[in-house]
Amino acid sequence: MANSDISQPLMSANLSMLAFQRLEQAIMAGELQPGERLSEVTLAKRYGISRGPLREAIGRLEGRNLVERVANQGARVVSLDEAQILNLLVIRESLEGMACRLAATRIKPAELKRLHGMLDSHSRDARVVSEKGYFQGGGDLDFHYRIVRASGNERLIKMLDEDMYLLLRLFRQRLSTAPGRPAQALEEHRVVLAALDARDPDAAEAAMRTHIRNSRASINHIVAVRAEAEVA
Amino acid sequence: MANSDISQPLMSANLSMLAFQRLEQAIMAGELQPGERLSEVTLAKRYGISRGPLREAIGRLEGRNLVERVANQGARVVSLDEAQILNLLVIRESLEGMACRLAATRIKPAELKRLHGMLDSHSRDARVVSEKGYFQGGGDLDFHYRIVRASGNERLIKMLDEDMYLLLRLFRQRLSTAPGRPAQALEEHRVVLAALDARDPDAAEAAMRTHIRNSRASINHIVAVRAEAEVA
DNA sequence: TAAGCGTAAACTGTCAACAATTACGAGGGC
DNA sequence: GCCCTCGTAATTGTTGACAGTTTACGCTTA
Repeated sequence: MANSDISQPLMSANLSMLAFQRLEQAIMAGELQPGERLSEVTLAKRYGISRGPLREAIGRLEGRNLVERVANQGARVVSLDEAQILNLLVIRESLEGMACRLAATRIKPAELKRLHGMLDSHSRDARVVSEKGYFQGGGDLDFHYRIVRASGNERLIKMLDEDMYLLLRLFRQRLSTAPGRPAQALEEHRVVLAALDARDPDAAEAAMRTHIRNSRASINHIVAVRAEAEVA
Repeated sequence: MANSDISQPLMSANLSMLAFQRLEQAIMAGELQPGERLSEVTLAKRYGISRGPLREAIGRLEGRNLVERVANQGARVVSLDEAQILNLLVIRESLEGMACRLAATRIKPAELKRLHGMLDSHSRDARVVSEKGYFQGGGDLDFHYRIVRASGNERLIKMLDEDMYLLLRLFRQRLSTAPGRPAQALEEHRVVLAALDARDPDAAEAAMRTHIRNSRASINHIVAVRAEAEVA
């Protein structure tokens, strides 16, 4: 996954950090499911630490929007409903559009070449051809991740990488793919990359925003259809 | 200030929340200056609580990006350099542009009326006329805050209100105002409001982004001039 | 049988003591 | 005189115990 970077300087040394990483991992792996309660004593016992560092780890997860806490009632893994996911995607359109704009002027030729290679590989990927799993497999987020990195805005990178993508990966099973969407997404990726090739900020932002907006519309459509089915 | 909302249901009940609020207040009031170290024992003694809740409060402040923590070395109030502030303003342009777009279709007539009143009052404000303090006084952020609220995207509101504006207020003394900028800013506000009146999402987003971009350019210019002066 | 009350168990919130790490300063060697 | 080393003090990290709150279960009663 794209996250296997060297950005984190192998930090640990303190138990709360280790617990934080373990918990994040557990949540992302589905070991702790959305809505599930996080019992302090249970988790502390499981990880072999006391409740102090564990509480701190949970607090940090709360800051990352991965858990929600209620006073005297404990913490639960976040469980976003469809409306919240759509809200999230609106923010993503905005932020990634800007990231792509910045990348248009700052991205290095070598990185452009790499993106071309990535899309070529995607087009040969069976998951795209078979119309499923392009998003689930992470190939989509990988492409976005690299462009975001090229924006050079450290805080923007952090917001998208550590908050946005984490939540999207967590709920990607809910972000089911409409038929034909993977192939179209790949095509939209090519438009984005062409704008980056041309070093055109306006076109780059527009292409990225269109891409994400289409993706959101696809999800929105599926949600609407599902809701209608439930009424019937 | 705009933050005196009812969103927080009078929560406290636990000391860590109280400590968090007190610390946030202290930082925003300049009682704890950027870069200053936060000693756990000192603060715990001052607030009459033990280090446990205080540590949690500091952790929460870290999540809000108001303090930075180094392992075994304590927490410090954040101290952003000019580049980081500019990075922040780029993100702000993106997010608020989107918020303004959403507000264009969702804002209620009563709220529009209120914004008109706000700008009229600003135009009579001596601080605008005297070319200083429009930003420092909070009048500028108030206008932005109300539009963001009208976007209806809860997460977007939270990001801007609880993270972005907090940091901008904290560093507003560094965001010095160029001569003539307040009057121009007020004029740009009118353009934004006109777009909202017209219920035109594209124009609304464009106007807001132009406004924030101009504001950023003004700051960037001041920073550049100051840097040049230091070399000489 | 169902609703209401009371008690007990489980959990989160809080604390003070202990351990580990870091920073500072004195002392000695080059 | 400068730099390195070692020891002490201060600070953060961690722990287990205690206090307060919530939840769940069982009992009583209509």
